[in-house]
Amino acid sequence: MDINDIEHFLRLHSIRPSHHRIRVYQYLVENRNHPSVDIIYQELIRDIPTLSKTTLYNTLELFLEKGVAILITIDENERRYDADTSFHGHFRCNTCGQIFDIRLHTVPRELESMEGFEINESHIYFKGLCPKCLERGNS
Amino acid sequence: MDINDIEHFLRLHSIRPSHHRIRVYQYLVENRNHPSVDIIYQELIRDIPTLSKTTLYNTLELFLEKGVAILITIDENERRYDADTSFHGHFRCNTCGQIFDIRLHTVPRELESMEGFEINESHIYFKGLCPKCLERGNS
DNA sequence: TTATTTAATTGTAACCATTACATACTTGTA
DNA sequence: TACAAGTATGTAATGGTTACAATTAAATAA
Ligand SMILES: [Mn+2]
Ligand SMILES: [Mn+2]
Ligand SMILES: [Zn+2]
Ligand SMILES: [Zn+2]
Repeated sequence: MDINDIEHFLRLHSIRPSHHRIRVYQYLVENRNHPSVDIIYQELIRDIPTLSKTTLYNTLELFLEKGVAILITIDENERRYDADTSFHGHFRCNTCGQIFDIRLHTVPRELESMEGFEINESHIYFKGLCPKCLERGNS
Repeated sequence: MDINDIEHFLRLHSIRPSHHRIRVYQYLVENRNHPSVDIIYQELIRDIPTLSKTTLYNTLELFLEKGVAILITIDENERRYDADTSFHGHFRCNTCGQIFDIRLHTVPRELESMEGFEINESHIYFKGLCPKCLERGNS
């Protein structure tokens, strides 16, 4: 995704495209690894030595509000972010910690027991072992 | 659930039934409100003035290991616990913070895209507004 | 029962992700 | 350029969780 496209995209979602915001969003779209704040920080600080973590928290919170990213709470200890806002599930490997996207074919329509609720977010999380860690464990 | 039943139940899951463990498990089965550590603490401290939070953390961690409770991470800030270990979803109201059980009729079998993964846990979370808060907001 | 061993509990301090806030800097606009 | 509004920064505070050494309780053996 080109810088100008990102700038345009952010403007479309009424986010003023400051340099830092552009870089954070760019990181999120180019790295679909569901990074934590610290991971984003460690990556970006190499290019932007003045970057502050508070800026990251502010920026990511803004992204959530404006709906250009979602928050993933599959990890008990830290928040993770995803620029893919389409409905999909996640799998976390308990050994390597990696988080995988899970394409869901059947959207859960459990509305039978949810009459009267207004649903704004849906999350599906799986936890276990990923293929690589499984293989490594069996050897 | 009777104290003796709880004691027996814990023993069955190779958990030594100390006084505190019994009380914590009893609280979980009698209060299906998915409490945080602090909520359990505030309730139990009234009867057990010497109770320590570290004991709660130790006990709850043990319950998770032994499989008599599950951890719910629907809340970004604190962990919540549930003695109902059967597969079911949860809904959190963004206004009042209450967490509701959602009975799921269709167990997600998304295994098509999950060939080679070993799944140990599945969680389904919804967030939005509960009926009461919706009604209050509309008036 | 008592003595002995083992496990559970406690209190304190440390840890670490997140938040609050005041200051400094940038950007857009006139 | 000057001004106002919006952004970013650094530091300190907050709050849930964890580490750990000391104390107490429970289980077992004598
Ligand atoms: Mn994803
Ligand atoms: Mn539940
Ligand atoms: Zn793995
Ligand atoms: Zn509510």
